[in-house]
This record gives sequence, structure tokens and C-alpha cells, in this order.
Amino acid sequence: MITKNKQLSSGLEDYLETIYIAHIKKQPLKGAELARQLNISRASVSEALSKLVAKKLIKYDSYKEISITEEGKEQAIKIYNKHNALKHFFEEIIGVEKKEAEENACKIEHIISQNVFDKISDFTQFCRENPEIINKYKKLK
Amino acid sequence: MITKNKQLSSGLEDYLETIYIAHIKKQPLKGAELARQLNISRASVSEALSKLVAKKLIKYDSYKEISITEEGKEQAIKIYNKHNALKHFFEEIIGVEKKEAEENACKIEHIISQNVFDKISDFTQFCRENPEIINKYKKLK
DNA sequence: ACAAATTGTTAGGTTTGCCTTACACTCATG
DNA sequence: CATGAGTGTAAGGCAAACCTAACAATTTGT
Repeated sequence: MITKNKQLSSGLEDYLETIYIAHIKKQPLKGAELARQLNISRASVSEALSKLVAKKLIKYDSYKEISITEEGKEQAIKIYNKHNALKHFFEEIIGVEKKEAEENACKIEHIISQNVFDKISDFTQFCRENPEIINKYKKLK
Repeated sequence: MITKNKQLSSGLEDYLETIYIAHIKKQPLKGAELARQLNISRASVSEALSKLVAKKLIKYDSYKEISITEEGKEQAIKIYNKHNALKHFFEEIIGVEKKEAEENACKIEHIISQNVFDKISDFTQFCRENPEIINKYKKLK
């Protein structure tokens, strides 16, 4: 008997995150639309959705809209928070352009540890509360 | 005719980085030792070395020591610098423990863009030159 | 110098995640 | 209510990166 793995692959995290964002924005989402957004074939999306259903992170009936479970939301929020924390840090603190900040965040969000993420968040918050730091830093550039 | 891809996979970057570090430390390195260090089978290492040889990043004759080419060094240094910059940032600036800093750096080094890496380095340098920032930050924790 | 240990390679397998093709099912609109 | 557009999925493939097992080649130690 194979015990189901709780840890998601980068790919599944991307699917789940996209589903979560659509949920937040109250945008109905079917498999085909998800495939378009992620630029992946409908067939691959179909497989991935089965896996997420098996892990009880989403609910899905063919031809209906995808919905996310409470457990799915919990996981998605963690990823999404990492994404945002990284993006903000890159943009606000070290001065990376929006697009590049986004791209790097998208990749790093899947591999960074919870603790490092927490520390980056804390540090970003600290810099916001002490804007003279960033002002000084920007002056040097 | 297929043009050879210059961009290395994460895996090949790890092999190359390890080879480079052994080179720096002047430690002789054979395939079997590399396999031990990376905790990967000798068979897989054998395949990987062939790829690195094909890309002219290393030189290797069976049963001899692996050596790294100039081009290999260039690539390895880029990766190694990213690794170090990330590790230092994690440890010195945001206060992550050595082991965790190392682990995160090992993964992120393969996916972070050159520009984000440069900015993280710059920011780390800035914090070193202004130690009151980190002192203040640490006081809050 | 020869046996034992080490090192390297080959062959064949597994897994993951993607693909295309082809077909089936459903929906929506004239 | 039929048909075309949209959606879903099964089958079969491919490539990457790993594995084990078995064997071959080399090196080492006595």
C-alpha cells in the first residue's frame, strides 16, 4: 500500500495556485481555461486535476467549474504568500523590475523553506517601517 | 543538426559546481567520489559526465581525475557565486541558520536570474557597510 | 604479479510531466 | 433540437534523470 504524498510538485503547486487565484477573483475556471492560462495542453491539465482531486485539494466534475477545498486553500495560500513576499522583497527592497520580480518569485516560491520565507517577510516589513534604509540604499544606485 | 544547448539543468549545474569546488580545494576527484558526494549512483554520474564532456565544460578519461575547462570554470563560478551570495544574505542579513541557509541556497542558485542575484549581492554589501541596520533589525527579534 | 577493491559502463527499468492525436461528451445557439 | 464549438480524456509517445544489476577495466596492496 502506497501512502499518498502530501508534498506537491512545482507543477501541481502552479495548478493549485492558479485555481486559488481564480477562486479569490471569483472567476469561474474550467480545465480548458486553466490550460490556456498555464500554457499547457488540456490533456496534461486533465491528468493534473485528477491528482489534485485524489489529494482532496480541489473538487472537480467534468464540464463543471473547478472548486478548491479548505485543505486546498490552506496549501494554496502558503504558496501564494511566498510568491507575494518574494515579489515584494524583490521589487520594494532590492529594486528589481516588476516583470523580473514576478518571474523569479514564480520559480522560487516552490522551493524556498517556510522559515526563510518568514524571515524575508519580516525583513521586508522592517524595511517598510524604516524607510530611510531603502532611501539611503537607492541613493547609492 | 541539433545545436547544443548552453543552458544547464539543475542537475548538471550541481555536478559542475561540485567539480569546481574540488578543483579549488585541489582535491582529486573521480566519478565514484563525485557519486558519493552527491549521493547519486555511479551509473548516473557516468552519464552526466559524458554530457559535461560533450559540452566541453570538463575533461575526463575513465579512471583518471576529472578536470574542469576554462569554459566550465566560468559557468561554475557563476553558480558558485550565486550560491554564496544567497547563503550570505540568508545568514548575515535575515538571520537564517547555517544549515538552512545552505539548503535554500543550493536550490535557489539554479533558478534565480543573474540580475536578481546581482541586486541581492549589492544589498548585502550595503548592509555590511551599514551595520547599524542589521543591529537594529536583530534587536527587534 | 596477482587477487581484491575500486571504478566505470551498459542495459534495462521507473517515474514524472509533458506532448499529440483522436475521439467522446456537453453546451449553446440558430 | 441539431449541429458546431468547446471541453475532457484515453492512448501512446518522448525526454530527462534517476535507479539496479551485471560486467568490464583499472588500480592497489601484499
